[in-house]
Amino acid sequence: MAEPGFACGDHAACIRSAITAAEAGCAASGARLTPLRRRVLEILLEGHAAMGAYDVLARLDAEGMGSKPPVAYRALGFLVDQGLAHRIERLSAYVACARPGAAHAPGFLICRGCGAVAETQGAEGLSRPAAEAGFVIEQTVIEAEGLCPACQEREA
Amino acid sequence: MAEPGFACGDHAACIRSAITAAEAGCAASGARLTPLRRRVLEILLEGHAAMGAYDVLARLDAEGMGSKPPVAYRALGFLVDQGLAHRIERLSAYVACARPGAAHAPGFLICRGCGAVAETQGAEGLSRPAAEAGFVIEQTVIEAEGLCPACQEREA
DNA sequence: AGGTGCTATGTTATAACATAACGATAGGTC
DNA sequence: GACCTATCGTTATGTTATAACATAGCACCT
Repeated sequence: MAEPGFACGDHAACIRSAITAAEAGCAASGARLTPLRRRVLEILLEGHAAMGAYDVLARLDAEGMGSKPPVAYRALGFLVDQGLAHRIERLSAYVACARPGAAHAPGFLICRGCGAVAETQGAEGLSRPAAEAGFVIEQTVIEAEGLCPACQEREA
Repeated sequence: MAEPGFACGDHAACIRSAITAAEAGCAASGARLTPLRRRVLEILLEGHAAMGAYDVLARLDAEGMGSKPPVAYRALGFLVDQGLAHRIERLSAYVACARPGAAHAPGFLICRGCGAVAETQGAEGLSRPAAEAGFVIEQTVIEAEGLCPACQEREA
């Protein structure tokens, strides 16, 4: 998962570094990256795309690690809570975080052509209207749907 | 539905003006604001909150205007297409537009205390990262969850 | 060893959200 | 009237998500 674009130089390396960062982060915070949770993170990283909870579950089931929805939802919830993955509301799907460890309110660029999702630095555009309304922001959902460069060519 | 805050001065007046604006907009674009569609818009306006499709459907059913999911989803889809309502992804719900007629890429402030949803001017924060990635934005989802002023007091 | 408390996982069942597909009906145009 | 198209009604099903309860494993204490 590269940033802020749609390309990833070395996928295997990007997975290894993400897992390493996740282990470090969980060790630091006392959270437990169990085999199941770790495997779900790997599945997201291997998929290199936004995956639905039931897609993840199908992978787990094929590997004998769980077959019922709560198994996938709980592991995904853990990863999201730890900032190791993000939920893409627009797609009802999940992606591995591109910057594990860094505090961030990320935004996402979702290509409707190929389904790729790129993580960007979070937009601050809501800060001003929220302040004017006296609203205290706790979480943000910042997503844009459109076409990535490759799919723009493909359409033209 | 006031803006950008959470208060609405005169609710009945705000409904009337929204319906009037919707009629004008549809007349201008050639879209047909049928009794069903109009009633769904009124339901959203009366609710003065984000409502799930099945909440809307329950209202329609009580009035004998339809009882099957597609009836509600089609009407809501029409309103969203016309810019008369917005879908709140975070809630899988719908709200009447606070600024019908104006072209906009709105953002939303969602109170987790009372469920109120305020529409704000759309954030532009995604423009720069999208441009850097060569990404063409077609639609945006800009939502923040947190606490409105009233619910902040209630928590304190 | 046995008891207690905690976290994580397994399982059942169901809730909640959404759409494909097809037929029926209503309004407009020629 | 004949035709066309948009809307609406209905059936059935697909998809996403969680409540509720049961079990397993580990840490800790006595």
